[in-house]
Amino acid sequence: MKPNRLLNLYHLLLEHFGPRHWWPADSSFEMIVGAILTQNTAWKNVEKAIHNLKQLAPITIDNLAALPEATFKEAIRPAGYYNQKTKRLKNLIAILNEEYQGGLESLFDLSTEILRQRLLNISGIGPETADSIILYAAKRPVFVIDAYTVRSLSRHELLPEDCTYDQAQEWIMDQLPQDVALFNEFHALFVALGKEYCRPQPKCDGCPLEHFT
DNA sequence: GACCAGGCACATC
DNA sequence: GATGTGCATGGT
Repeated sequence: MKPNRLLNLYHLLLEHFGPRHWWPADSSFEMIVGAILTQNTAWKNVEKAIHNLKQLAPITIDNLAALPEATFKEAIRPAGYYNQKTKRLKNLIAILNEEYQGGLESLFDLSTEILRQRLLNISGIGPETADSIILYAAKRPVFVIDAYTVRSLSRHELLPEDCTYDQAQEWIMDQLPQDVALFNEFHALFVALGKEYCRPQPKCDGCPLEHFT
């Protein structure tokens, strides 16, 4: 594949869907909360959970830390897996308070590589959540892979269906300029493509990449 | 009623 | 290292 073919695909998607304006959040910390809440969950349900939290108090580390567990669970209930996600968020907040002076500054001061390692070591944060945080909150050029990305690319025979997260990430990042704005928009466009045209069933119908070669 | 959603941890082989 | 399972609500 020529270096610019993937960029062509990007422009095709951008033209079709327009800018996605990701990530929708009022702060870096709110973005991180959303990243954990949206694990294997429709964003629509996450919006309800975020809304519920905002009714209780502005979404800050201190405010969430102060919320009783039962109250917290009830608020994020619409996002599903609420027991697990409560545990994950409370754990993350505890780590920020105990090891990072209760903020994101010292964490985000780390080099991209160290930052990624630290995030992956936190229980409840896997590769996609870690990379989402690095790209959309810390604003470093790391490409976020998700089920839509792999499904879209494999359906167009650009990647094998069973390729791993790291393989897909390396394949994409090797072909693109390491640019935060580009990675931001491109990932969001893959999600838009996947939602509308690349669902498990029925397969591609009217897909904007139908004639992509 | 089945299937899916902007995953991850953990058990078992 | 690969494969399977639990987690849970809400929309189509």
